[in-house]
Amino acid sequence: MVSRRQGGRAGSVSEQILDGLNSNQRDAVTAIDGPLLIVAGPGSGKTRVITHRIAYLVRVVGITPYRIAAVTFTNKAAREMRQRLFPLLGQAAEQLTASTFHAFCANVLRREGEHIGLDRDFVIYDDADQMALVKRALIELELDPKRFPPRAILSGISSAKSELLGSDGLAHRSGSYWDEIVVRTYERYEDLLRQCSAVDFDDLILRTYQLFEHVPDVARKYQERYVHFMVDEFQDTNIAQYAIAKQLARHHLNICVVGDPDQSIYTWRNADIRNILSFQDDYPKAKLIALEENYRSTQTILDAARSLIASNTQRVEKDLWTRNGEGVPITIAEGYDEEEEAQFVIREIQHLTRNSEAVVGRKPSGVGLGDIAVMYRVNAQSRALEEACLRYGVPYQVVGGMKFYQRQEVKDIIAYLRLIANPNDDVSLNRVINLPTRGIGQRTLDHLARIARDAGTSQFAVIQSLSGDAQPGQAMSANALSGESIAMQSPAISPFTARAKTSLIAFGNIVGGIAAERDNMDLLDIIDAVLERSGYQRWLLSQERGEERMENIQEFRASAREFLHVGMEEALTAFLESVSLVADVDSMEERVDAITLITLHQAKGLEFPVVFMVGMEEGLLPHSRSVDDPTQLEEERRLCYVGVTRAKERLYLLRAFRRGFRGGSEPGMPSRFLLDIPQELQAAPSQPKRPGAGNLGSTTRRAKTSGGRQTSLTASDERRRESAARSQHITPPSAGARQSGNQRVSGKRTITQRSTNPTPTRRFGRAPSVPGQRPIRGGNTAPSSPHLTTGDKVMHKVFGEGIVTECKPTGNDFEVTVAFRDGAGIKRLLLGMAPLEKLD
DNA sequence: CGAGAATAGTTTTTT
DNA sequence: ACTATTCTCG
Repeated sequence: MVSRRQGGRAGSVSEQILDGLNSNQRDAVTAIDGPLLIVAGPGSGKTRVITHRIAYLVRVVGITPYRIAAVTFTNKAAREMRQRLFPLLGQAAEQLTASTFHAFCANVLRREGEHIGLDRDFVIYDDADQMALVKRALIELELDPKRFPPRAILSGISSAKSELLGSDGLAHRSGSYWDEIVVRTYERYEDLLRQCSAVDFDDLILRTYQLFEHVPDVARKYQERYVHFMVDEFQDTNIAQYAIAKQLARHHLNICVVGDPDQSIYTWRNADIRNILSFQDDYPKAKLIALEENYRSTQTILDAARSLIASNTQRVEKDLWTRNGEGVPITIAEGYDEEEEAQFVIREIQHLTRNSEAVVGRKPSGVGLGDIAVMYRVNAQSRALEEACLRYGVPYQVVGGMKFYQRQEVKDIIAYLRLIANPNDDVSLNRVINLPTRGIGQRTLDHLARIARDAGTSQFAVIQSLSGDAQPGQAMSANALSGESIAMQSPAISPFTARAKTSLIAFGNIVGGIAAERDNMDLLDIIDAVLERSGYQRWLLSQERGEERMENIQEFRASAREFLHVGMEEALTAFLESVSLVADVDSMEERVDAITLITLHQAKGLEFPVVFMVGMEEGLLPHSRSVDDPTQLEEERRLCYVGVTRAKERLYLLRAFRRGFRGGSEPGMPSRFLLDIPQELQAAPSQPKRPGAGNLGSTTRRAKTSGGRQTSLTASDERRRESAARSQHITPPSAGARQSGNQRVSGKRTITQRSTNPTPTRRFGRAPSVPGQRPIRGGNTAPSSPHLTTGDKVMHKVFGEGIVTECKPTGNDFEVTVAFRDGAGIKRLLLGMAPLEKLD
């Protein structure tokens, strides 16, 4: 499009900002007055629109970035937004409020929380801390945690909070016995939180809402400040978050929300798609703009995505299209098990990156490792992939998984730090009070808890009071103890044994001592003092893999450096807060030299030229916990849709015939979602006649042609056996790189190594002399089954005569490997299902 | 009280 | 398989 000068400086700036945007995108950028709802399909340039919109507001409309807030769902998105604004706004971009809802609220509460009785030094409790508190609440209420699983109670509390319901609110709304229990626990849980000067994740939102509601002056301050308020990933907001957005937009009414209902994958975390509908009710004059042109994917991928999502009934119609070319077909394949599935991935990657023809591709690809992602439903699936990567020398990075800050040793140190910052934090206290062991056992702890509860103080305050003379406050920050109640309780404190008492006092002195000197120490000093004086370091080093775990702590310590420039007063608090609010995905680096292993959830918002989706099986995707509920099933489908739409050029949908599960291994059926991928978009099996081809999309294909989708879902055992048999011939990749370049690409603390000991796979270790060769599965002689054993001659209804070469128990069945005569080849069969007869 | 063994429950996704 | 809690013994 030829740009036409409108004359004047503003015009040219405006043109510059609007340049290269399509007409809907332009509308979205320039519709700056009043509420606006942007429905943005995947790859529709959403982020571009948001950043350009902000640039437009600043440079054309003349609004200072200080008066604009953009709330996102992840820290990464926030950072990215700011980064992309730099070229457009320069240094001014820093004035912009761009953060997650949680970080934004934490900020507000840190500043204004005292208006609603929040302690200045409040800590933010994560999931594990919350659980600890719920458990304690249950104990105090004498409720059986077996009958009332803390997890379930907590989720009840959490969902109440995300709908702005306090315990009283919840009490009004519900009636069942279960609800009654939740309400009672909720009440006690809140007491405990208050006692600990802590807030949980949901509180960040809820209490900010309450603050704005109850303290109009504060609300007004923010309402007036933010002339424009934008919410990204609107489909992921919960009721409470949306309520805050509304509060903040009350004055200027310039609220712009961007989302895609089809990518709503967080309803389990109380995200509520109804917000999108409510928006139009709440702001009847809201403009609606849909971004439907996709700039990311090939036509083929987009067609697949569209067919997939079309099966959902609960959706807002939206039609994606692209000018991109047709591209290459989608590959659907099956491996025998997750190991083979992973091998398939590796082999394909080797083909692609070798810049030669891919198995199904037509043109040289020029794909780099950084262009490739393997996506899965659950983190556990990464293991097989990691092992394959290690074995065949493919560098990889795992996003998420066991998070750095969740590692035990790191959490321990964090707990010490928290306790120093906030002595009311009973949860942290309980975590470290006997770590390393100081002779403080369960009895003592019970006692301590009881006394603290009766006295209405923190446990730390009780400990402090034990050393009679070292009493009020000089050691601790002011809120540590409310002196009198302890004084009154003093007589009752005695039942501690002399030994326990000594230990408690010793512990109190360690923590109290550091807290007292806090002002003279920087963050690193504090951490060192903890490691040293608590004896933690010495203890850890004496433990199993202590060195390694100590390294994690050193890494954690190093991450504290960022906060050294902050004043000593706030450094600790600021550091702890960032630890609570920053997730690992946020700092995922884009690497060009490694493939990315990532869950489907975490992949939202990303894109890769090549995407492998593994585990396309019933029970995994859709997940078994979702199959009974149509609503949840639709969410699973959206999750699948998110995965598919991450791919720019190549998409692989893989599954395994059987998959390891909690030790055992079970056969699975192809995901129903595969049936939604039209056949004409799929790659034809490359060499249909020979079994080595490795493309097993044929199972579904055949299923599809031979009858309706339901029939194919219940694909007969026969068919599954066939495909299993065929897939075993997937030729293993050559272990090209082998050892070299085979390191985990951890580097950053945030890129998680799954297991703390990066031992190579067992198989690899056992046969180091032939690293390239994959040892034959179960080479040892298997135990004999009820009626078949190695060497037996058998007859199969379809495959004919053969000889049993292996027979091993799997779960409650036996897996028999049979070498058939007459070209049927070697097949693995399940004894219980296969029509096998023993001959002779 | 503490350490190791036995046992139960668990994991879908995470700001 | 893996962890977290409970049990048992020294």
